[in-house]
Amino acid sequence: MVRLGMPESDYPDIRELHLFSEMADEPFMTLMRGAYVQNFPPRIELITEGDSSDFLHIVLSGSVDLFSSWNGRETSMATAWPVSTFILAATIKDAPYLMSARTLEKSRIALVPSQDVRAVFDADQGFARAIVSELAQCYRSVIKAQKDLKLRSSLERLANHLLQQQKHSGDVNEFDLQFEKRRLASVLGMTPENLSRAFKALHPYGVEIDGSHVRIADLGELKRFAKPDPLIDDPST
Amino acid sequence: MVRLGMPESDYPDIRELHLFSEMADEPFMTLMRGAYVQNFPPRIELITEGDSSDFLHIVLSGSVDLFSSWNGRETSMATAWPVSTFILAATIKDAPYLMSARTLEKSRIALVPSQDVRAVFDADQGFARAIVSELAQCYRSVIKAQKDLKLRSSLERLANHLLQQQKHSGDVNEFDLQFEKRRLASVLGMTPENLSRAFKALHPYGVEIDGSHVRIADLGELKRFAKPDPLIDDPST
DNA sequence: CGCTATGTTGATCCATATCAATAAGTGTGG
DNA sequence: CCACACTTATTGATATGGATCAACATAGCG
Repeated sequence: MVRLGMPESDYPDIRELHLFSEMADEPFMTLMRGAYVQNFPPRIELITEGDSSDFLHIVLSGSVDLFSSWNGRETSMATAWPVSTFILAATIKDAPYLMSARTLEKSRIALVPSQDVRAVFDADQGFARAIVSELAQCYRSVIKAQKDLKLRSSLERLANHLLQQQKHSGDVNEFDLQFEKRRLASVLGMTPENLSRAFKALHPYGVEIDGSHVRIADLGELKRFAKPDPLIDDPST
Repeated sequence: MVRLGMPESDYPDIRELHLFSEMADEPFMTLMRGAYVQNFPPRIELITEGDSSDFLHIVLSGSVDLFSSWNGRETSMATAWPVSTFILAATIKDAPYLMSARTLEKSRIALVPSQDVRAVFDADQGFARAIVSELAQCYRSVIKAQKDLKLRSSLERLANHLLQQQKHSGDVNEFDLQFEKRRLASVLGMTPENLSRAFKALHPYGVEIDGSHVRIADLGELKRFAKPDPLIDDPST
């Protein structure tokens, strides 16, 4: 785990991020000069819920699990992929993290001091607009997740998740799960045992599983069962 | 239901809203001049999920149920009280509403054209900061709700809800439920029947119910069961 | 005052969790 | 490269939280 000021070679990647692409050069450089980049091995806890939010985190490569605990139980809330930020809301409100974060694999993470983010927000209109847009996007994602949880059974959630993955994989009829099944179960709000059975229960709708490989034999049939809804399942809207 | 430009007598109330208190006078007046105020009877559907977001809504009096539907099922997602906004994220992203809204009682609602909100966001830094703060707050609320749903049983959710209400009522040991039980059940993600039984199941922990009146005989005992957590139950953090 | 929606209670069913045993990977050190 | 340990995945048996269905009580409300 190496800690150092951000190498300038990372600037272009970050600059392309929706969050930073519309801002002026000077405030961008202010942010970058205060930032760090770190390389983390898998399964390292980056932040712990309840801690104060000193840095905005940006996933440059790898992936990060956002999870929460209560009373000895734990659940996966979301996954952060490159190139995106996490714990933006805590940074902005200068409030404690509501979720913990751990690397899922070897990951490269940029850390931007929260106070710099707040200061540059006031100084650069393009950045302000991007922050608000990103935050609104995050909000809408959680609302969709909550609808998914409250309105659907676990089998329906799995079916719709598979449809999302299928679309994400370029509308082919075979693809690999991007999560460990154990985590997928947690994300979908069920136990690993129940996930195993849910996969079998989707067999009549043309879903075949081999390890982490998924084949959807009859997309129409699966859709008929899953009843996907853009207001729950579309990542973009 | 009367529709008219906003009477100037409403300006001070709205001006005090966190969202509008830090902005300059001129952009505030721009927003107000384009705004409408309407009085609605109870149980009127104000917006329907999927519709495009033409107005930012502000509850001036009464209360509004935010709910969602899928495949014939329906669930209450949140309640908007005076004085607060709703569907801010949709307004900002210029995206379709993810939730529907209906008045719970006779309510007075201000409607500010979404395009004015977006325009003034760019023009006034105080407003921009307030928007981002409000949005971050909304995001954190949903995250807390999702943790509540995924980490707790319905009985634990009810117990913690009662503790919140008790605190909200000024730390007295008796208070009235602010929701219809039917809605409370939906908010907590359970059926009305199950809620009835859950109240009884909390009796051993010192909870007594008479209609919508709640008495908490032993706060310590209830807390011992509910294990409230500021990162889930504190509305402020 | 009666109609209609809400709330309660009981009986039953079903989805999902839990517990337990086994199998299959996956990574590590000899 | 293999043996071992450890984690993950599967499967079966069982328990339980919560939903559903039905009957009845109750409370608002026109």
